[in-house]
Amino acid sequence: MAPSKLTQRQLDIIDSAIELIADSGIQNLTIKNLAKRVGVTEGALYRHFGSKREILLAILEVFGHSNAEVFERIRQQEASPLRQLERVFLDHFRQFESKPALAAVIFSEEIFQNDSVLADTMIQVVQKSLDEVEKIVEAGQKTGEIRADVPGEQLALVLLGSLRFQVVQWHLSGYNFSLEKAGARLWHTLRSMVVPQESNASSKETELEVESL
Amino acid sequence: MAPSKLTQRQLDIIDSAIELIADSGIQNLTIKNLAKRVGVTEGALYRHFGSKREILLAILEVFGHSNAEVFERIRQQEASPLRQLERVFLDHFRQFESKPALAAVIFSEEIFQNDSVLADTMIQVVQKSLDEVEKIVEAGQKTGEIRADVPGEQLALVLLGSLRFQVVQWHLSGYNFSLEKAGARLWHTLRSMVVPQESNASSKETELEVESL
Amino acid sequence: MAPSKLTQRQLDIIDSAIELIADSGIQNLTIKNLAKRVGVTEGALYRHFGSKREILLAILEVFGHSNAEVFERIRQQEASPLRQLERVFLDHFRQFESKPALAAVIFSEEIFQNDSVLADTMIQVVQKSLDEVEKIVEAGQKTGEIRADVPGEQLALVLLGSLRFQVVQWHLSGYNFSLEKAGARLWHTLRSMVVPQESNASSKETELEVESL
Amino acid sequence: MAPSKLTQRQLDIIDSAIELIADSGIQNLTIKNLAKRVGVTEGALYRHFGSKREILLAILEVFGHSNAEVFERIRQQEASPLRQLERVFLDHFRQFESKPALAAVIFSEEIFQNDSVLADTMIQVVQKSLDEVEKIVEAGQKTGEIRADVPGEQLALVLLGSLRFQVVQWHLSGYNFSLEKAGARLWHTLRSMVVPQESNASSKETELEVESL
DNA sequence: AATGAATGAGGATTCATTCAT
DNA sequence: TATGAATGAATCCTCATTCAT
Repeated sequence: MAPSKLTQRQLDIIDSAIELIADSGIQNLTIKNLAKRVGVTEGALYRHFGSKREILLAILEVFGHSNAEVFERIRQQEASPLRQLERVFLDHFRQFESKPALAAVIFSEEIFQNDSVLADTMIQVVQKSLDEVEKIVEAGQKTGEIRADVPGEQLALVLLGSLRFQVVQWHLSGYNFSLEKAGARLWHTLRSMVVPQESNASSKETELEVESL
Repeated sequence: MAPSKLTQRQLDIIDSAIELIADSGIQNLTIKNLAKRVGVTEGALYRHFGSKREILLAILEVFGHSNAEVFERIRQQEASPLRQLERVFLDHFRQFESKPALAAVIFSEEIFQNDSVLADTMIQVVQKSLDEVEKIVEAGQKTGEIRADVPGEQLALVLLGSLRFQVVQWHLSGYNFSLEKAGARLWHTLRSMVVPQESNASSKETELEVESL
Repeated sequence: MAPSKLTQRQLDIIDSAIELIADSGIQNLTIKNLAKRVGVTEGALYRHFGSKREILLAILEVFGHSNAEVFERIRQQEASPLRQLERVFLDHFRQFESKPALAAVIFSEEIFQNDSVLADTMIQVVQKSLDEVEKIVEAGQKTGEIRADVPGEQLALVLLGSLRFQVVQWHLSGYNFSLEKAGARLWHTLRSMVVPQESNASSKETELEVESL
Repeated sequence: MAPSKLTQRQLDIIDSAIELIADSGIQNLTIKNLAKRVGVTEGALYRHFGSKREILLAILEVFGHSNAEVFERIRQQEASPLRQLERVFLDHFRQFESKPALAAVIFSEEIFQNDSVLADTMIQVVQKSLDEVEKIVEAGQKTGEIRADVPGEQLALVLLGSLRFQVVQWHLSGYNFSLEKAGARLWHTLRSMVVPQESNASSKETELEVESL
């Protein structure tokens, strides 16, 4: 998952690949289709990637990297854990909305099963996100912003699970609603669920505004 | 999704198909592999299903049916909404644990994208579960067992999203932990999140025991 | 080509087979389709015919028989050769129009190539018609009704070739014109071409009426 | 039917395809057989044609083109309509004799039925020839070289019908006689049938010689 | 870097035929 | 007589990959 240096051509190819996945699923990510989309011959792709597997791996890396970026950006803002969590949510949704293709990778988990390296990479990507969320949650639990009666790891699971399911719904619907809006609503719900019980009653002051990009 | 009458042979084939998916993903669900597993020739399968598509459709029906059964069973028990919700969770997990193959279908969502009928069926299956959960949640909100400060539909999303993600984790891990135990823990977490805030403090008396089948 | 005794069931099958050919070409004459049309199982067909080849052979026999009938009927009417020729034409067209399926056999010549027995049978059927026409023509040449400056065998070729081509046209058009009418016109043309030259000028008296059945 | 530009490889493939048809009928024109004959893998063919259908279409185009060429060549020679007609006949026969494979396409009409585009193309090819012959005939009727007591369209039907039937006979016989010779004889017959009646008596001077290539 | 042609394996599906019941 | 299930070979077509140019 180390962001191996990729040439511009390689990035082009991965972009096209992700688009292809978004358009019609990973089943349509064939070398032929990919070459057509990139605008080169099939053989040409093999100048840039040793195999289709490597392309898939690169996609996964891009996906993981893009995920990691969200967390990185947030860590740099000195905000309260709860606000950080909010950002994680809203940024993820914003990112998916602006690049639906990336969301499609979530659906492609299955394809990565066959190959153990791919599978491991996929697991790591998911685990990385879980860990990041868990860290923020636990920080919030320490500050008292987040309920502490439940293990942070569990909260992370609930949060990410909800996020992913919302994205799945959006994808299955054919992108026919605003993911950002739905995401904001979902966060609103989750916020009141992860916050300590007392704080919900008088949450007016801590209410976080949902910004539109 | 109506449980069309299937012959024994058709059931055999679907069972084998689901096993195959569980073993190595839907990508490995080829007619050849399926025939081999069933123990017949490829051509023989076509006496029982008109096409691979029909087999996939049947799998989806079985999956939906199996999901629906969980809800049906629960509706028949006269239990409080919260207890019903618990059962939904635990039964789903138990079902997946006892038949991991079925869990794999969740990962195969992608395959169903290409065909609009399959995609619709898949969406319906998911939506059906969401609706069922939402109904229970709203009943609970009326009785006061479940927090009413959040739309039932949102709670359903969180609940099912968490459930699905847990199953995904289990699957990605290679089934190397007990889904039922993890599911019980997850339910414990979710329970305290969906319950009205006051009731968490003194929840001892309403604590539901997790039964192992 | 001897009209082997066929059971009723065999006749049913052949009828269905010919219909199938008419509907969608001999390529669609598969055992499966045929069985479906007859209303039995595929296996059942093998009670009545040893193989598909035998069915094809029987079709050819029926076709030849039906052709022969036309000639037989005509031979029994004591008419002048020219009138007989006319009857050959009009009866053939009428027969095809009333059973377009039979016409389709002409297009299936190709299928019979692969098998030498089938090919021979086909050749015989065609040759039989040619011979019959030739005989009539030669009779007409003797009586002076038909031009004698051209070998009868050649006239037969021209006559049958025209007939067949007209049927082909009709078939290719999707049967969208009246074969009988077109046939009558064609005969009118051919008549004036095969008649001795002098007789065309004052042909009023020998003009044959085209009867509609 | 426009002579789309074909690569050399495509022409090779079509040639092989036509040969295959000539050898053993269109039923034997399978991708596997074709690939074998061309000397490549089955898959390789798909780099040159998108589908078997396209190959069939190309064959039809070649056939139509080859037919059209005959007429084109003739139109450029400033000859009398009757002579032109003669050339149409003799050239067609010569062409078929020198490339029997092409003649086999006539037998394959049936295969083209299933696909409406193919069927239409086939019809057009046939119609084109009919039209061309008709045009020549009508020109001859104007000059008085050809009998005018019969519609040109009917004469065209008789002429082409005879031609085709002769080719069929030749094909069915296993090419065991000289098509050119038989064709010349047939033309001789047809000539005296399409010529005005008086001119047959003293036709010595207009007698056209049959050239052997 | 890129092309264009090819390969070999495998994809779903259809075929005529067989056979136990 | 007929069924229903099965077979084995063949159908067209697609795949990832290779390689000479």
